[in-house]
Amino acid sequence: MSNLELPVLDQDDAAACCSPMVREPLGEEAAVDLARMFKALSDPVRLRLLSLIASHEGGEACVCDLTGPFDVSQPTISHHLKVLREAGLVDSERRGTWVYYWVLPTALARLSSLLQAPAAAR
Amino acid sequence: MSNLELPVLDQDDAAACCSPMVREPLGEEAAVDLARMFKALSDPVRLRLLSLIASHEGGEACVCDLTGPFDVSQPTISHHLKVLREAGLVDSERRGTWVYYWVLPTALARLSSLLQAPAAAR
DNA sequence: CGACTGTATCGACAGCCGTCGAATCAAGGA
DNA sequence: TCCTTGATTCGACGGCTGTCGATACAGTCG
Repeated sequence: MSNLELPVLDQDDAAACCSPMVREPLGEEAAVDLARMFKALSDPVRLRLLSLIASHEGGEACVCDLTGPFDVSQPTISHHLKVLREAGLVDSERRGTWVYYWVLPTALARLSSLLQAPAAAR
Repeated sequence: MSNLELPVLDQDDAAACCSPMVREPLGEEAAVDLARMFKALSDPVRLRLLSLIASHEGGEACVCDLTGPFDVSQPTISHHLKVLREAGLVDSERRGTWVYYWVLPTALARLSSLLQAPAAAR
């Protein structure tokens, strides 16, 4: 079958959390909350950072692995990582000299299920 | 033919278009393009507008249906609709006196599949 | 035509955001 | 202890963004 045994989060579980926004109008506070997360994704550098972290071996990456691929300064990278962390999309931990970042899959799944387009609707 | 060709789209097709960003690092231009769409979603008013349009009966809504639920002025709503349209998330058409907006499901599906998270195995 | 309603554009303004270099903090090694 | 490397914080600056009121445009109806 076409399904790789790659561990992809069960889409139904994710949908159980937040049904697609195309189904019913978003509440006011929910919109504020979600907009905060989308804003964290609204910068090319942050999108690539998130992608780099998630696809890094072990699912986590040291900051030192993240500064290389970009044309911006290291403080700027640090700033973007902070934005992603405060949006609840990643978390980090210091281990000795280095600081490691990893993606919080639940947050991504929440946004993903929210954006699910109307299937064979109506 | 039934011009009511509802853009029904298969979730698998959408996934075939853009594999999750947690699988492999995002390219630079792809990140710029995607960030533009996420930026359009990074405002609470626009999120609610999108949700209102998509969940409206018939899958489309007149601007006159959209100004009521918000505390902002009509020009501001018009501005947000323009942002959504230029991001490729909605399209619009004038019919007589009124202008109707509808969601482009392919765009939402693209973002949704991009954000599909890996299982929270760790 | 002229008045009226619905929608978009314009110009302005305040606040936010991405970026930088400099300074600071944290940990490890001589 | 001092020096070095990794990472964050600070302060500043230019540009972008959300909002408004005023104005302009598009149709419809008398």
